[in-house]
Amino acid sequence: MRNRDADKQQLVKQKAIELLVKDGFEGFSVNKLAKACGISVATIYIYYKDKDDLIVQVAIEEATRLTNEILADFNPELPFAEGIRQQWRSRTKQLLENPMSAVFFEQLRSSTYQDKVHGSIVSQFKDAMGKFMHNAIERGEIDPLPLEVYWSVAYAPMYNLIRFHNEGKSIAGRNFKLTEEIMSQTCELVIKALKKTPA
Amino acid sequence: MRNRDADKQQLVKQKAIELLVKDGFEGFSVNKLAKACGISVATIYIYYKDKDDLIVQVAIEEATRLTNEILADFNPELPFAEGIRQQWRSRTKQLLENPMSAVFFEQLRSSTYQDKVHGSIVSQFKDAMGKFMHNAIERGEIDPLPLEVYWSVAYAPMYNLIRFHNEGKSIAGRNFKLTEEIMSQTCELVIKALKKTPA
DNA sequence: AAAATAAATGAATATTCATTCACTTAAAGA
DNA sequence: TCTTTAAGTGAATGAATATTCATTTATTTT
Repeated sequence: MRNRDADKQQLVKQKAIELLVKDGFEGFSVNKLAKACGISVATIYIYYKDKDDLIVQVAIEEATRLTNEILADFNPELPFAEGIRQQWRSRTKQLLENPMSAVFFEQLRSSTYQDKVHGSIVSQFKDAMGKFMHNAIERGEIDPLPLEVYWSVAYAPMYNLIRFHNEGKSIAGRNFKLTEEIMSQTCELVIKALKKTPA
Repeated sequence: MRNRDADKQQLVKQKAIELLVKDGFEGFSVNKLAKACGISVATIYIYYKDKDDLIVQVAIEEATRLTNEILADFNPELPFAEGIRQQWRSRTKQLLENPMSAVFFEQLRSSTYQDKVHGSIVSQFKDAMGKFMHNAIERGEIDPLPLEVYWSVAYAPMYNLIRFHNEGKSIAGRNFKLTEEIMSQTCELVIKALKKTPA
């Protein structure tokens, strides 16, 4: 017998994300990936059933890695403002430290693979999110609204800023750099948006 | 002489967007497009230099159409809250009436074609946006912040809600439908986020 | 050390791809 | 009406694509 080369498998995964980010889903091919890894195409077909399986598995593994990292220090019992601040900090840090993954998931979300990846890990995260919001409503910190509204108001701005940051050139034409200060100022804006003003 | 069949050209444009949305950029091909239109591939190469040119031109034309529609009733002199409400109303209406375009631009933004499309039309819109925000700062209605922050806080939630709406199944697993009421509630939240509270 | 076996490979395959070309067709202007 | 000319075509081209296969290689087990 002979064991699979774990390093080689890891290399394939990493290079796959690299290539997908560089050339987009439309420019990606298994042959190119093999060449980039310096291995035979046939080897990739030992690891993965086909191209779709490759992309889906790579996406799920990367999503799992990042989501677990976030869930580890997610606390749904925190007071609303504290919770939002904590999530902004950890997620922003993570995405700035993994810019390739950030772009990759951006691409994935608007590709035809989106449906195939939408699995249990993501929903696990969403459950925690839902619980956090529910607690805040129970405590009377925020008004009851659909979860989609909270999500959109509380986090969409963050992902948007990170996209601006990663794209380099953003809306105003000049170079936008996401600093700790901008991040924290914006976070306070979304808290203000959602938090009930005491009567 | 003989004139180009304008209907045929229009059909190509429309079917191109249809196919790109259905199969993604990765599943799109010129041969498929020709078949879907019921014409010869060679005809498409009369209209467009190559595949890239086709996608870029189709994207620019569609972006121009939508942006001009929005700019027509954009008034940068409006008071801040009024202006935001007006923009939310018109853009939401437009994207819900053109769900295919909404998805198309979502895909385009995170594809390798994004750079090639980033042209004068979009920047024209951004200029108007910048002017609007500048006015609001001058009048003391909002605090001075980078344009990217305003953009992210004021509009990213809207695009996010529309994505949830178009995807059908959204964050909470159930079917999310963007109503007039949810839209207007969320709009008020982002106004609250950005508007200065009088001392 | 030999046998057993899965990993890994290089070279194939059939298909799909973008693009071209020699040709036909339709209509505008003479 | 006839000539001119660009529009439109069907069938081809070669390159790239996903996937397979017969074979070799490395490593574990005996």
